[in-house]
Amino acid sequence: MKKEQETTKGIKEIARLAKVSIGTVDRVINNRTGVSVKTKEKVLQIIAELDYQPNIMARMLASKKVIRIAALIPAVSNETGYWNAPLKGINEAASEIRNFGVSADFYFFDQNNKKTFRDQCAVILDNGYDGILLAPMFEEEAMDFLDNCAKRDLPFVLINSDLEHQPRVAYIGPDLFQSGYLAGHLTKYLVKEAQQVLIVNISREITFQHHLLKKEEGFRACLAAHDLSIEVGKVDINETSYDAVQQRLLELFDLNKPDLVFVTNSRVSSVARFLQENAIEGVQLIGYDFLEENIAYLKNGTIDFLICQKPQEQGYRGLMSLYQHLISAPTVEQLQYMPIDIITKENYLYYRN
Amino acid sequence: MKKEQETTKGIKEIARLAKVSIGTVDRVINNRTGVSVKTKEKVLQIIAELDYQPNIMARMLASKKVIRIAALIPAVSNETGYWNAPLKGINEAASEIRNFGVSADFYFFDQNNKKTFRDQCAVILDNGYDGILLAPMFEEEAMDFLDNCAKRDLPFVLINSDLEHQPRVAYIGPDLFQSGYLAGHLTKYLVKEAQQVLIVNISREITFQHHLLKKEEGFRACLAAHDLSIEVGKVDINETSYDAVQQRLLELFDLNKPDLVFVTNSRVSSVARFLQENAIEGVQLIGYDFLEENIAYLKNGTIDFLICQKPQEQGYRGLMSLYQHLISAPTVEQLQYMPIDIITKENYLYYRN
DNA sequence: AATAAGAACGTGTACGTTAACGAAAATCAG
DNA sequence: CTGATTTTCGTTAACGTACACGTTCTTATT
Repeated sequence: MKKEQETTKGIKEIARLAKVSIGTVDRVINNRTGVSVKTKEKVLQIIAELDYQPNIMARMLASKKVIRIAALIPAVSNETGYWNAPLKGINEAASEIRNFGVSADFYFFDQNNKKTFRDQCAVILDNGYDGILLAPMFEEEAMDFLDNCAKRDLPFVLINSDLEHQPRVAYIGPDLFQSGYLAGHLTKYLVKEAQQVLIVNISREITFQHHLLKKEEGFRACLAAHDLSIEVGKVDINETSYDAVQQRLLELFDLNKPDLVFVTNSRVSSVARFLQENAIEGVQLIGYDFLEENIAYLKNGTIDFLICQKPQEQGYRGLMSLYQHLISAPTVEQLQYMPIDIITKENYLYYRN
Repeated sequence: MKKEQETTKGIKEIARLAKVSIGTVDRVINNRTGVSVKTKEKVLQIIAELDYQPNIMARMLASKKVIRIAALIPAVSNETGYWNAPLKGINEAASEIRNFGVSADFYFFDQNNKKTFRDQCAVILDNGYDGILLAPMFEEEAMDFLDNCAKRDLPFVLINSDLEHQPRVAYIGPDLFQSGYLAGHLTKYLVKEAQQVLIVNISREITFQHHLLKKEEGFRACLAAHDLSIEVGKVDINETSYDAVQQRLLELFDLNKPDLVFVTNSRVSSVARFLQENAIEGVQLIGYDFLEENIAYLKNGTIDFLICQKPQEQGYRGLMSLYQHLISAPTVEQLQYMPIDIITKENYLYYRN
């Protein structure tokens, strides 16, 4: 439609109009020192008038430095393969933008060991990155780290779980409350009135509770909102080994067998194994994440529903958002909630993380 | 890990090693004329040895020409808003790569009018684009068009439905057979033995049959594979207006009321309306696409399942794949099947196209 | 053998930006 | 008011590639 700007707008066009040199224009654009307030204002005005957008390609070419991004996520443990998916997503994004002067380094920490997290944080801060992609599993430690980042003007993107009051560039991941709410929704679908429901949190570090609690909240909120007379119990299991889970559940089930169990994370396979090995029937099971071990139980009917939130896409979008921000693209959506997918026996074959 | 190549590999490093000028290297890289076989081979060898990757940013900068892409998709009609989603996806991708010297123009055709399709094709061919993004709804016409593209070395990407024997850069969209197969899967879940199932194809142009038939095939294949004694009927409705649909269905239902209806495209809302207005109960309904009109019926229980395949992502990835190809990025996945999502009353709130 | 024609190759400038280097102007100390 | 700083600004060489133009070299024609 429009045919204006034949005079190839750019830094030198700005210079011409402002009657200064391109050097000066460059200084105000990258707000470096050494330009008087008066001329700075003048240049800024011209820039605004022209709606000037810097040519990113020329920029990358000239400043031969590459953008360095550090990704800090949990290591793929033998306990759960969950983090394979985000890892893959980040890698995919990284290879797509490698040509554009971006390099991404991975740092892994042990989900059961805060110290590894802290150590990696220190290393990252020492290594002079331009941006951070982070899964803030340990809330307190993450806050510390992010404070440090903020002090150094280091932009960061959060994935998988959010820290709402941090000045993050973006959060990409589940809306935990809604996710639990949906589980509640499904529960209403599966249980009748006056039946019993058990919420199970399995996690070593109490800090996880932040993550799990939000889901629990949503779950309870949904059930409460429709005031069915459903009894809701709850158990926290601080040991992730199967034996520990089994023992704890045996005690509980002896006292009182629930009609439905809601496991607030991907450890649902432990509960499934428990149900299967002890030949407990008539207990419905809802849990999280598209993992091999979970799918097996979904297939044989022990698990009824898995809730999944595109872990791979979280990684992909996480890195991409950070990149977009770093090249000062106009805007990055600050809150990118992933869809809440329901996986069942019927459609798991067609799901893609 | 590696610390080699401090000598900034690039066109001039190649020139140095091959003892020629950068001009010559440039000629062989862009295989222009004017270089002897002997030196060409020598240069190519050096290029291979260095594993030289051209600097895309420098390339775009130097050749100030922008990559021009034409997208040809159906217009958003008042009959169905489906194509809003791919359109949005394409736009999203376009704005992400606008900074990198890419411009995308849209061309729309009327789904009920082959001529509009042909006309737009002609216009596109005349306008000298560098790549085409196409929804090949009209099989025959699309083939013609794509033959012409191939003749001009115009790369193209197909979305939404595939033409398998065309030399497309990529296809991004549903695996239609699998999609129908899943519908069959769900059907088995919903109907009992000896019940009746009706397949409904609603579409004006017979050429669509290509698209719809594949789904039907998959559907039948699934039912056949598990030899339940389910009776499968079928009806083709060539008129998309509600009145036409109603009339045809009335006739059919008078003779024989099916227990489940499978509509092979997004027109499922017409059938839902029919069922509702005529107060027909006990008929399950499966159809396609996350559209407002469909969701309404999903919500009130008239439609049981909607199958959806990320139309927006199809657009996004379609444009991105084409772009990646045009800047001669290493590889583009040639077949990108979208996941087959199942939307129900329980999770539609959380679905994202 | 002289010349034209064309193939093969080199040179130089441009793309829009960054950043280092100085020159000019303004400010300050005495 | 002079000299020394400091602030402000202009100039210029890159970055890696594309492309127009010029030059040299080869071959064919007369």
